[in-house]
Amino acid sequence: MEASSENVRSQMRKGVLEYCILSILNHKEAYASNILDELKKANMLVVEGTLYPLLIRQKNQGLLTYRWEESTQGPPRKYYMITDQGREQLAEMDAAWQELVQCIETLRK
Amino acid sequence: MEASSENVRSQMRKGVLEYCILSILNHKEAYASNILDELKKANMLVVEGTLYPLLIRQKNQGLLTYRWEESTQGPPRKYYMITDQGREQLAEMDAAWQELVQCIETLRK
DNA sequence: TTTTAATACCTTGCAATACAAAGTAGTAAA
DNA sequence: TTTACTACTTTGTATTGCAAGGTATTAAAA
Repeated sequence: MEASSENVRSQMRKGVLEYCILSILNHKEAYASNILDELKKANMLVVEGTLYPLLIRQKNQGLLTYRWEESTQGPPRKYYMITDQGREQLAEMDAAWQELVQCIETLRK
Repeated sequence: MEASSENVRSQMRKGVLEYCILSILNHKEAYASNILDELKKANMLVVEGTLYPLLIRQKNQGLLTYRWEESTQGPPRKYYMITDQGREQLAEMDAAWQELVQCIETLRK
């Protein structure tokens, strides 16, 4: 894929990544690699340097919590879980997303 | 609407505004106020300070051109038109948007 | 004539975001 | 003890959206 096309996609991702993270963690707790895998499966490519600060931001906002868990494969992992406040935010984002989809549909008529 | 909710929407708008502008100008040429009206009709609130730099950026990228036109109602207006390159970009953005919608659908299953 | 209002375009400074790149650290195998 | 793998973190940069304020033209009101 050419560079400009990737840039278009990167710009469009802005603002929906937080929505994606909350969506994923709404199903089950996960650590960073799990989340990256889920995003990859959904065809949403994200890199570590984007994800980690985002998880920390959402944790600081009270949308997520985490617990450490030992791993037999390497260093301990930070498993993130969504909070009640995170679920409220997710509902808010569902509404915002639906509105945005509607906006674009109107403009693309 | 509460502040946090507006912030969610503002963040999601990032990256799709350029798409909206090209969509609007794909139908007919327009000057800034026309475009703001169209966006408002589609429930996408944008302010002048956002729109003007964006139009200039897209013009500099070769996606738009403009011509001046006298007005009986005040100062002359800059009417923007989409270029062939702009239409190519619009097609690219259509694809990117459809992919993004599909991504979110997958994650929100 | 001068002032005011309306319209239109533009700029500046700030905050938030995504990303590339590099860094830190634990575990296990060579 | 060195290397490879995994995992988490930080730094610097570019882009974007927005609030706020500024410039300029025209026409109507004082």
